[in-house]
Formats: sequence, structure tokens, C-alpha cells
Amino acid sequence: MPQTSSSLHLFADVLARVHAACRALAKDAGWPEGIDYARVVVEPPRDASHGDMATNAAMVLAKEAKAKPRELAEQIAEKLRADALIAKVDVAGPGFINLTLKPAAWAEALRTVLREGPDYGRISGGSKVNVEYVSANPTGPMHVGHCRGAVFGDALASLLQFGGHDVTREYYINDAGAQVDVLARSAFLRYREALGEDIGAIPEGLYPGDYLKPVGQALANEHGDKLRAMSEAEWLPTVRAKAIAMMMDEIKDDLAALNIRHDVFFSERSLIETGNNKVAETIDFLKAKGDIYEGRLPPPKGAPVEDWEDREQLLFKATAYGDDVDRPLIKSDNSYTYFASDIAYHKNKFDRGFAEMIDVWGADHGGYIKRMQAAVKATTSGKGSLDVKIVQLVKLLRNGEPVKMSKRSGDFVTLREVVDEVGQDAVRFMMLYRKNDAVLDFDLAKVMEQSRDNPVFYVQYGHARGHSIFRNARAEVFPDLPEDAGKRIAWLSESAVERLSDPVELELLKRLAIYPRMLEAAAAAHEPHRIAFYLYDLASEFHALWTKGRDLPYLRFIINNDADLTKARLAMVQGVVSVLASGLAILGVHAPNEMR
RNA sequence: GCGCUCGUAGCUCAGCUGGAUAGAGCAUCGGAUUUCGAUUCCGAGGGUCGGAGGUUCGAAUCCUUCCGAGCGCGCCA
Repeated sequence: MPQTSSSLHLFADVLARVHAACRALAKDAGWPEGIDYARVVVEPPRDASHGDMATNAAMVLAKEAKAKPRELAEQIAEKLRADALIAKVDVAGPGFINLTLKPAAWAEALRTVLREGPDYGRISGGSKVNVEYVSANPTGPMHVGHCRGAVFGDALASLLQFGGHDVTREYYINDAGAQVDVLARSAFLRYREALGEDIGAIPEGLYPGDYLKPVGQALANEHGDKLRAMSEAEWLPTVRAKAIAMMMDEIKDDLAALNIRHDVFFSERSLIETGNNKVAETIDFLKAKGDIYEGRLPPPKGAPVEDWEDREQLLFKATAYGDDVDRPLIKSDNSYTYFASDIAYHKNKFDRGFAEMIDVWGADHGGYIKRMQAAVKATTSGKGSLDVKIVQLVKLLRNGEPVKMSKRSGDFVTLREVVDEVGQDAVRFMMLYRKNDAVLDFDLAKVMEQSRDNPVFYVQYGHARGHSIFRNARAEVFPDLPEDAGKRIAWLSESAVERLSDPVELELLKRLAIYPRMLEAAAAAHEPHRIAFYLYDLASEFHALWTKGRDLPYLRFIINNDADLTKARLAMVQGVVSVLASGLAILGVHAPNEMR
């Protein structure tokens, strides 16, 4: 079980109290041993009039306690009424127990936020996880399609890290297939061009983009015209290696523009090195387990395959692990299938100590999930787990109109073009402001807008507004209010936060109190988008409170004749600022102190 | 034909892994705003959660089956 970094957070705390009440009752009433309390949850009720928190304990336990839910609820409620933290306990509906906490609970929650600062909500003691994302083919610069998976994988990795996992960010370089040979041939053409040859139009089947010109030039600088005299078999490995290296440099640059850095770049080619052939090893391993056999497959059912030949081939028994058909490992030309090296790759991850693996793939790879999970099951004897997150297509728009493809880069809009136009923050936030498996419209014009319609601006502005309040407070009442975040938090942590009592203020404190719980759920579900939505809600409540102060002067953050209350309010603002900064940091989005 | 993903307000989407009367933003309509720093706030209308069954105290959520959309369907990666 992961441990929270310091004291329990409010929801976890209350849940523990509910559990304790149930256990005490179990003893009194002589319930059977071994009841599973895990299904008992404490959550905020949808309707605030029901109280601060609600638990389903009675309804979940009724069967095992051999009692009617409502009656059981009354008994649990009676126990909870004795709790010092709880002001009011009601039984409602089919057996809900609604809890209203004493105001001191919210004050304490805010103190927790301030005390833990940037570590509020952080958990330690989690397991090792490998997150593999991007893994774009090294055949050209990254295009917008790659962008979403890149941002999603990176944010997910950060989220898991904050949730205490030991996370490795990994990139799998597909540098062994036919496509890198095509890359090499395309680069060779540019090499000849760099030597002054007129190469004419790029032939069908080769990569036409201008981005290979620098590769050709580099080859010419390095090798002069020596390569030209060689046969393809001779020059190809050299040209290929150079082209891949240069493409990877470019990809790393593109990723850096999004502030994405991987820990491990893993080469597919390294798996099939002579003398250390991991693919062959893996196949032998599975053979020994009896998961591989020579057999025939039925022809594919969908679109007819023209050159289909029914042949005996080496097959992985994927159906034994939940896949629909068995999968081939060796092609008719005797080289390994992509799947074969992918099995070896995932086994390698497991062998490196990653029992938990997460892959982020594009939507077009959806049909590949089952077989990969089957392979992981087989190679790890069920000890490894693979979660595959599919990121859906991004539709690039400008003012609602689809964006035309860029001429410059060949046939696609590059990631760099988009980042250069709208900025790293907007790209990152918007890519995460949607569930990963839903198609996303990305409007270049809209994400630049400064309005509520644009969540990036709205959330960042919330953070900036908090700092603006500090600046004003410093000018008007508290010249000592420190600028440094750590010092400011320390300075504010002595304030009389129990003076915060207005319902709108308490709403805000409740929102802050729920942050750790939201993070935990988001991490468990591998869904960073929940953070983005949470931050939007938090910013929204903060802006609302700010505006309210215009009509109701007693709600303004700075109250001239009441320094204590002002300080308490500033502590609350600090809580909002801290959590906004924390959440944005996980998403990899900057939290500006002022908007320009 | 099969598999995967999805279907929630006019539009774009949330919905905390089964909880109470399903929520935001935009758009529409009606208000507030000579500000601690904007581009903000408040309110109203708008729903057969694609349809139909089922599971149970309880379903947008789980199971079945239709309808519709996207993606994929030996040796491509």
C-alpha cells in the first residue's frame, strides 16, 4: 500500500473513521470475520445540501451484516456521532450516511495544504513503472499526430511519479524495419544531390521531404563522393545509421520544444544484434513453454489480401492468452515480424524490472493491443501487466476550418509549427483537456484567445490573479509578505484560518481538500485529463469568489481594518495558488505569476 | 464478416471505476460590473444519457442484443 507523505488527507481521514466505526460495530454485533471493507467509500455528495461527505457503508455491508441497510446505517451513524471531527450525521435515501464536518475540519485541511506546499497530495512508496510513449519512427520530423501521445505520455508519467511510482520514460526506436531502409535510400538521393547531381523528382515510395537535405549534406561532408561508387548493400548501413541519428536528434529537439525528455531510448535494432539476438532468445523461451508452434492461419476476413499464400509458419499461441487468432513471428523472407521483436522488447522491459508497463499508442494501433497483452502474459508468466493507452486523432482547425497541409515539410503539419504558433503551454494543456480515447479538435485560433472559452488561459490566469492579490496585499497592508513561495507559505501558515466561514470560501477549501483524492484516482485510472478538469473547476470557483468581492465588500480578500481576516484569506489564496501550481506542474504547463 | 474504441443539452465535452434530483463551457435569453489586475461574475431555458431488454436496494456507468460513427483486420511499422 502506498503511504501518504505525512498526515492523512481529509477524505482518507474520514474514511478511516468510518472504517473504525464499522469495525467497532462488527465487534458489538458479532459480524462474521473477514469482511471486505474496501468497497466502503467516502465521497463528496453530488448535492451539497446532503452534507460534506457521504458514505455507502451501510448499503455495502448490509448483506454480510444481515441487517436492513437503513437500520445498519442508523447504527453506524450513532457511532460516528461521537466523532470529534463530525458535526452532523444523517441517514438518507436507501441507506446513505451523510456527514457534515465541523468548520475546523476545513481549516485543518487548508493548514495541510500550506504545510505540505508543493508536496501536497504527493504519495511515496509506489512501484516501478515503465511508460513508453512517442516512439515515432525515426524517418522524419514529428507531426501533430505525434503530439498528443507525447504530451499524454509525459503527463501520465509525471502523474505516476507524483503518485509515488518510480517511473521510467521510454522511447522505442523502430530502427530495424523496412522503413529505415527507405529512409536510407531517400537520404542517399539527397547525398547525390548534395554532390551536385540533378536528382529530379523524388521517386514514388521514397520520402520526399526537404528535411533529408541536411542529411545528404552531412553525408557529403563526411564521406565526399566515396559512397557513390559503392553498391547499395555497401553504403546502406552507413547512410541508414547517419540518417537515423540525425532524425532522432531532430525528434529530440521537437520533444524538447514541448519540454519532453525521455530517460531511455531503446533501439529495436539492438534486439537483433548478432551474438546477442534477444528476439531469437525470446522465441526459444516461448518454444520451451509450448507457446509457439508451426501451423497455418486462415486467410484474413476483411479486405481481400491479394498475395495471400497459405503456408506453414511459426506462430505464437496468442489465443491461449485471450487474443482472437495466433500471430506469425517470421515473415516469408525469413526475417522477424514486428510483433516478434515487440515481444522481445516487452520481455526485455520485464527483465529490467518493470512488472508494470504502460504503452501509449495511436488509434490506428488499437487492433494490436490484445496480442501484445497476450505476449506479455506469456513471457512474464502472468507476473507482468501491460496497460495500453490509445490516444485518438487530433483534428487541427483554425477558426473552425480544417488546417491545410503544409507544403514545406512534405505532406504534414509538423509538431514544431504548431508549438511555434501557439506555444508549449497551450499545446500541452489542450491535449490533456480531453479524455485520451476521444477525438480532439485543436483550434489554433481558439487556444490563443484570452477568455473563459480557453481553459489554458483561464487556469493560468487564476494562478496569476492569486499573485496579483499578494502584490496588492504587500502594497496595502502587509509589506512583510514574502515574495518567495516557501517563505510566504511559512508566513501565512500562522494565520487564523478558522475565520474563513463564508459558504463560498468553504466551497473553495473543500475543493482544495479533494485534490489528493482526485490525484489518486487519476493515477490509478491512468487518466491525467482529470487534473486538467479539476484545475479548471478550481480556477472557476476562485474567479467567482474574486468577483463576488466586488458586490459584497466583506468577501474581498483584503479587508483594511481586519488584518487577521486578511491574512486568513491570503492563506486561502495561497492554498489555491499552491494547488494550481502543483497540478499545472504535473501537466507540464507553466504557472505564470502575471499575465502579459 | 470479425475485433477494438466511442455515442450524454443546439455545439464541444465532464461525470470521481455502481450512488441520491445527470453537470460545465460555448451558443440563446435576462441581469451585475467607474475592479485587490483585464478577457469577469450571477441567473434562466434546454436531456428518453443512441434504442430495447437484463443484473440489484440503486445503472450514463456492468451484461446481452440491435442502430450509428471512427480505427484496425498474415508477412506494413
